[in-house]
Amino acid sequence: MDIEQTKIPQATAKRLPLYYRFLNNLHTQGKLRVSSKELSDAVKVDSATIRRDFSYFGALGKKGYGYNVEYLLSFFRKTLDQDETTRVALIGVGNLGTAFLNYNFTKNNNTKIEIAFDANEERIGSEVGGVGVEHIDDLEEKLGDISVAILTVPSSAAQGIADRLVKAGISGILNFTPARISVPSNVRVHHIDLAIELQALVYFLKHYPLNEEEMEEDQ
Amino acid sequence: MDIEQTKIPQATAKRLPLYYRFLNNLHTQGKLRVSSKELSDAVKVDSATIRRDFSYFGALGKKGYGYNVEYLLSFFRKTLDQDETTRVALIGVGNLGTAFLNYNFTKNNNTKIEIAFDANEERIGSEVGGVGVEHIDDLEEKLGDISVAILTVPSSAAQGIADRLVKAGISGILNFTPARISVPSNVRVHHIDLAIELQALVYFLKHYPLNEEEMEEDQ
DNA sequence: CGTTAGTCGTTAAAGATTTCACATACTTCA
DNA sequence: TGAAGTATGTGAAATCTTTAACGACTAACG
Repeated sequence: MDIEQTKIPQATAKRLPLYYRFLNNLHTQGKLRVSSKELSDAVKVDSATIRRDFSYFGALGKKGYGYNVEYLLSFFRKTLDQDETTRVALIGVGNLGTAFLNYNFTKNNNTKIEIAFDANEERIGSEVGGVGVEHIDDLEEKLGDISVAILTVPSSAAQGIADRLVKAGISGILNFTPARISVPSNVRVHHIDLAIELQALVYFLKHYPLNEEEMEEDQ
Repeated sequence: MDIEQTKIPQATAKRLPLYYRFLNNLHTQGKLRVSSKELSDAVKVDSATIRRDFSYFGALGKKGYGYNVEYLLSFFRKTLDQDETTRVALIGVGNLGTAFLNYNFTKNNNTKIEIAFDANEERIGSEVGGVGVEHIDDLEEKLGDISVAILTVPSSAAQGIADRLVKAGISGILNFTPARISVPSNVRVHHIDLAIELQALVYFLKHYPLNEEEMEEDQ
């Protein structure tokens, strides 16, 4: 498995899950074929960009026809490893953590939150969104071989927890705290900073007025 | 006010709130000066990129010295319009919406959620995180001149609500639903798609292994 | 079967962003 | 005051990403 070694550009890689989801939608709706133009309208990505993205994986479509939804979907399912579920841990069962636990990722997705940790005694032992909550003290013991963690703790605790996650063998962290955590270079961290996203939107509104001609999409 | 018309690159603009927050931290800690290298360690952005970013606003630092924290902070405060608070509405008081309402944006930030809307009768009239919850039916009536909305409704409702927000005169939407909403070209939408972020992280972990030499940061 | 309309895959160009590397100028300290 | 050390601001190069444009091929239909 894997002569797919002509490294896909990062920008493309980030769009793959988006494509996958919409292909799923189309498939559910019973659509058999789709053009880059149609897909473009749905996901708000330029159609040339979509064709270019797909082309990194070879010739997936047919000229004059478009793409076969079923085929494309099954191709991306393999590419995105949708067949095997990735097990995820969530640290910090506050408001945001709870939101994640109640969000049914597994539905369109290869990821499943299997365990949650919190420091608040009152939450330990309970279930939130069907996921058991363990005490943070038991992190190392109960993490097992889970390799991805969602970090939704107070930012003051972020670096400390991250260090423990790294020691426990985590490979990737989705960090929702405002803290920019430091990790060894073999661990990948993606930051999603909600306050910053909001501020950035406000900044763009003030300083990058959209006129009638422009049509902008986000990050 | 605004001869700052040499358009700042978007990539730079997105980092400004991040810089601002860390400068605030430094200032609180009583630091008087900071170098691009130090800032780089803190925010995980290459120091040359930081210097380049700052340079778009003119010469803010001093050679051989670095940047004066106080000065830089007050400069960015003006640039990011931190003096005037931007009023924000939140639509959809579910788990994620509640998380936002309990998140104290105003603290380091020029934004304040002033009103929330929901369709669930049980929530109407209550306060969440100090913000009153109104019925979604009263959206147009009670939105007033608020120009930014956070959308945390079920994705099936996203487009419909977005249409109403646009009609009510909104300028920007921070969309947390998986739906890619369509809006007129004079309305700005930023999408934050939590499931996709998680999937993308998983994809990067499998296909872009970090070795000892590389050090990656996300956007 | 031939013609028209449609759509891909790709080359090439343009645009955006990051990074290198260094001249320049400030700071510090003896 | 002068020498050594530091860190900026930026020109130039490198890298990454998007977009335009079009040749080649397919589908569909009369």
